[in-house]
Amino acid sequence: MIAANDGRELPTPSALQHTRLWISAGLEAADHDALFSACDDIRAVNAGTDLLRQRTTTNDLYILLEGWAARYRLMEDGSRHIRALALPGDICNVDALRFDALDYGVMMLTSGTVAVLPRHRADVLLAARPAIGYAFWSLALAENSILAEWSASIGRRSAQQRVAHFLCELLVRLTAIGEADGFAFDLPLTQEQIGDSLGLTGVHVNRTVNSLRLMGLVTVHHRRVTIHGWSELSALCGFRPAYLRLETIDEQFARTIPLTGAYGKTRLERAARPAFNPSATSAPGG
Amino acid sequence: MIAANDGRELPTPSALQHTRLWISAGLEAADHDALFSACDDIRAVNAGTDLLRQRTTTNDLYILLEGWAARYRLMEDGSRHIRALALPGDICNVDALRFDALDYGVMMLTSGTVAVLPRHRADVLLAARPAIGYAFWSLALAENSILAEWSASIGRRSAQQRVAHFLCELLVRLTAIGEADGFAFDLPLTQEQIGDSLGLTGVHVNRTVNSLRLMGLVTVHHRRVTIHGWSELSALCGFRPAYLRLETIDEQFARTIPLTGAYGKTRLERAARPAFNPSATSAPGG
DNA sequence: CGCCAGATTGACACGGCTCAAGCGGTGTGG
DNA sequence: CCACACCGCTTGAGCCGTGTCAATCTGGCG
Repeated sequence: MIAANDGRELPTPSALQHTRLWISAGLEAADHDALFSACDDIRAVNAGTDLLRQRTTTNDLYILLEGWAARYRLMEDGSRHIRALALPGDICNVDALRFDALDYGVMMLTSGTVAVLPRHRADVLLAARPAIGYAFWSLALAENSILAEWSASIGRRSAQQRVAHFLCELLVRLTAIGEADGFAFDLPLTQEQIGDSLGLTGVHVNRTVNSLRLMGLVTVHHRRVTIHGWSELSALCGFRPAYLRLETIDEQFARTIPLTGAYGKTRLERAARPAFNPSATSAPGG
Repeated sequence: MIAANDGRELPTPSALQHTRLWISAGLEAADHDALFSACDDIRAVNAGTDLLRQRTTTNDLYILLEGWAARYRLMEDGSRHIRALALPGDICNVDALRFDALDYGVMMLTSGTVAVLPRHRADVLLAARPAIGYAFWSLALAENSILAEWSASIGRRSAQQRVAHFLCELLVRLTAIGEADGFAFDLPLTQEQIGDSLGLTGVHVNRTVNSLRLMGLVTVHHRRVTIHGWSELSALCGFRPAYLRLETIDEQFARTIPLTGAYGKTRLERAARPAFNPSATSAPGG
């Protein structure tokens, strides 16, 4: 971190250079300075802190620089759903670019650092520096894609597949930002929080992780995950990382994780279930 | 529809003036002309047509002018998940603004009309006409919000609540674009497709709809839904329309649907389950 | 040492799935 | 105008994956 002219600590460009925010748009040092100069505040936050509360309003974007955050929704019956995990370089609430009413909350899962960017300054910034606009909107769309995959996972995969897919996703995302250690990484969520992310109960997450362990695919100890059978694990859940929209940094981890191993392995094509719409194989334009 | 100078049929501004695309940004006639002049094609499509296929690539945005479309994902085991329904004024694949690889497909559920906008022209258009940029990105964020609500619904609500919530959402969205008839609307999905949207099987959707009918809340006949007990139905599933991000056109349907009736009714606050993070009630910054 | 959050395990209940049969409406061809 | 086929809706029986509830265990921390 370096000091801004008003005394605030600014992150160095190198601190973010491996994050999605940076790499997706090829931001330069000038963009970096413009972005963080526009921020109201760059602050350290403790684990457990609520950055934003559901059913409040905000005009600030929270850019996560260090640590993990969860976007969550409290349901009417008191249960909880975690709709997204934010890692360094993600924006906790991109939709603040347009909407101020929050139908979700954001909490820190670990201690970390966030930059707070007021919307009115964000608007100016995105107009003045197209690369930043490009990066922000790319983030929004990538998040959309991840959300959609989670939704499909919850709706159509078994508990075992969901957990496996969750772990595969995190390994790839963490590798992309340089926070994985080979096939191992720290996962700072309780089993109940994992369950809230996957539409399961904490108890069932426990049993499911145990079943993956018995298969020799994964071990978890003290919130540290190690994947022993990457190709089996990714094949088990049909993990295909395209939805993460990390193509721009593919090279960086393609050397580390044999991603291609998961491609094309899992098309089981149940004969009993016909293709989506077999009668409409003609080109659009009917 | 009116004819463009190259003979293509262009939609009249009035045909779209009630859609989200238009109202969210207050587009003007000049924006309208610029948008549709930039389109490669405006074409009629039949029900069942696949506009886009999963695992292909495209550089075109499909703007839905008339009819319903579904964004869907085929899973590895042959099952299907419908991740979003597009109604007139929605964009079938906003993420084509950045990404060309499709991890989903888009199919028409009814016959309709789509405008095809190549990305390179979209880029120019969004830069040249900020109101259109504003509208497109608002659509992307609103879609994100809806997706998140679906995801929470699938993960944390019962089948009955999911179906109820689905019907509530559609009534509000259709009312907003003038396609509902009081508390009745046409729902051009098979029960299996509804199940694919909600993470259920078609068979169970059938039983669930039947249970709502027995409660006197809903009737369905020949793909036409009538909601008889709006306040009970919306309270049953905790429906709160904020996530639809329709605030700019709230007035239009607040007169028709007593939306406020659903607010605050369903906070059951299970005593057995404490608040998300009771220990962290301090303001961010800790 | 005592406390507490989280992980683990067991017993049991139940919601939603599977498989299967029958029904009804609609379109098509004779 | 009828016969037939097809697709989607409806209903039943039985199963199984996941939830619920509760007890116990573990490790970290004051």
